[in-house]
Amino acid sequence: MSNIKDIAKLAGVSITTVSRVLNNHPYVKDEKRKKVLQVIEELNYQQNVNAIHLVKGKTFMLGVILPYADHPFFQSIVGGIIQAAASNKIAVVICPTNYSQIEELKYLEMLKKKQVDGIIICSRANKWEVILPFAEYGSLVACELTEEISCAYTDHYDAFSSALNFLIEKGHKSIGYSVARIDSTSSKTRFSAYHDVLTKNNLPINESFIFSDCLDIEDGKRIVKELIRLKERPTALLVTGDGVAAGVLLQAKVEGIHVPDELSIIGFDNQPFSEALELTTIDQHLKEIGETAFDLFLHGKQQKICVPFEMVVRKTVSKL
Amino acid sequence: MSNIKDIAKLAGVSITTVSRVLNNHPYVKDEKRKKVLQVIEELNYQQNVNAIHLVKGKTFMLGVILPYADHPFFQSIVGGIIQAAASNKIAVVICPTNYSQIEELKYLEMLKKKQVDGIIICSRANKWEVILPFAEYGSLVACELTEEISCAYTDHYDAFSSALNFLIEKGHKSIGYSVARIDSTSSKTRFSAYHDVLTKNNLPINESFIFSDCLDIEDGKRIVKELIRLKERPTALLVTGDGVAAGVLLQAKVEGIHVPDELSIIGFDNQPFSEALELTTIDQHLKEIGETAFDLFLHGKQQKICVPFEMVVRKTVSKL
DNA sequence: CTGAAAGCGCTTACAG
DNA sequence: CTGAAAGCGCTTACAG
Repeated sequence: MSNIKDIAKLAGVSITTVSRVLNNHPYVKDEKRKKVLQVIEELNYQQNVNAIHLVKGKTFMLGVILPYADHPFFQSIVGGIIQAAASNKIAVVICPTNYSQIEELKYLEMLKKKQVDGIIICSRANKWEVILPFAEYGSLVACELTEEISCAYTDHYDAFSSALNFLIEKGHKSIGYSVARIDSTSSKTRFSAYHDVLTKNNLPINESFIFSDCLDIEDGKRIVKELIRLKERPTALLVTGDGVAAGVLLQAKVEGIHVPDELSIIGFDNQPFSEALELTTIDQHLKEIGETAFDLFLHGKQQKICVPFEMVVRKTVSKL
Repeated sequence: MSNIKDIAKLAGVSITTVSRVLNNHPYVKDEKRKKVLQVIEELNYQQNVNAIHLVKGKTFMLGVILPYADHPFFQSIVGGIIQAAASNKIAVVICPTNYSQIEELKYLEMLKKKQVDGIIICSRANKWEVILPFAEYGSLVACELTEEISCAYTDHYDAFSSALNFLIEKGHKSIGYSVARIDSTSSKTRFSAYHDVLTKNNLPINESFIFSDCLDIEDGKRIVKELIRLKERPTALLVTGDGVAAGVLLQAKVEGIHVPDELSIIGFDNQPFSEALELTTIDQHLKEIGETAFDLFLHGKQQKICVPFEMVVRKTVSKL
């Protein structure tokens, strides 16, 4: 590959001038500009971005930290980020941690190494106190509500309460739910909502109705298998995500449990296939969360933006 | 941020020595190594990767070209690529083209700009003749069968023929199908298979049974809406992907068409939710295609690897 | 085992 | 409008 020096020599100008035409600076005599452009064309020249990145201290790249690159929940957020990034000429590199703190830390180091200008954290393995120091080296944005940095988030308390109230209004008194990691911030928030809403309605809280580590269709099946062993069963389930809900639906059919007559289900995320499953679900507008997070990164605004959720009522909840 | 010079000064050695300990070279006196390591620790130093990339002419980054970042088909392939890349310390940047030739070209230029070491092309907008010249600047891998470069692919002719034969064995004589872009290579291949298998079985080819531009659930609904207008209808449909199939299922229910009794359906991709839909589908092992493509990139092997598909029989095909 | 020096390919004051 | 020179932060022969 030819470099800026080759161009300069062949065009009979200095590399400064070449750089100027490359960057569309004014004050280059038209004649020289044309000559330079012509040589660039002839040599099929392209700038080496690594040199530019080094000199500018910026890369126009953005890292996205998430646990699983192949989970629909994160794919939806990432979809929003990537689309927004593409229209702003920012390259996105996907950083799957599998919730390993070590891996996550390595990705955060990309900031110090000047590999990326910023990082959007979709979900994290480390505590904020270990993540925050990295904000010094670039822009950090979260997809959960947090004191410390900019974020685009769902109000999980509100969303979960709404779903709960929806079920209670339908006459359900015995409600279970599932979460992913039991000790995650959002799981704790959900438990608060669960506790508060049930207490307010004088409904008993049954811890055996809470299922953890539920991420995908197989976990959904497991929920139903565990459910049928219970002496007392919930009449409704608030499920982590639509993938899990699909598993619940599937296994319920296997076990001869009729949905929604014997078991009502509300999912989360409103994935495209949920419509085909006729699943009642809470749409958190994940794509919009991604787009908003990107915007926060791009403009370096210090803001906390709550993205509204939406209840999508279909056919998996019955009136008792 | 401190740089290698600072470290050298504080440790009382040359930058060469610092570079040596940074890169785990032998031949550094233990005492100096320790001192350097200590200063690095103190200053919380990290190498600037842009300088390294510049000097080495490599970035350990990989671009992935695809039309839509939010389509399950591509997400599955990308999932495989990212996972394989992560365990090999390669960063992946996602490049959504929306099938714009211009955009695709810009992404290919990343190779010339030394931004990435290679590119995996999941699906392309440009002709091979415009893409191939870029192979000079880095490693190019395709996810479709192609003469010119390494590839990990599905034998679409075989897969499509198998599905067709499966339906014919069940007694279907009137079979339709859908594709995404009508003039894509794989669509042409599918038409060949369709033509050949039907002809071999003395079955008529009905062009009005071919639906194009089918990508998602909405397109699936459209298929059914178009279907019911036909004087003569197919008894079975081979659908582009499971998302489209979900739409067909949904709209069939709306129109009161019973699946599979009145309409048999075979999807493609075996997405996680397909199980919940009880959809008969062809699993192309997309994740494996992604992993294989990555392997081809990493090892720079010049190979064409056919990834086997698999028919997953569930409940959307009836025996006539 | 160690370091001075050249080089990777750019950008950007600065001086004219 | 133009160019020489310094600098971005590294690696790597080369010489010792």
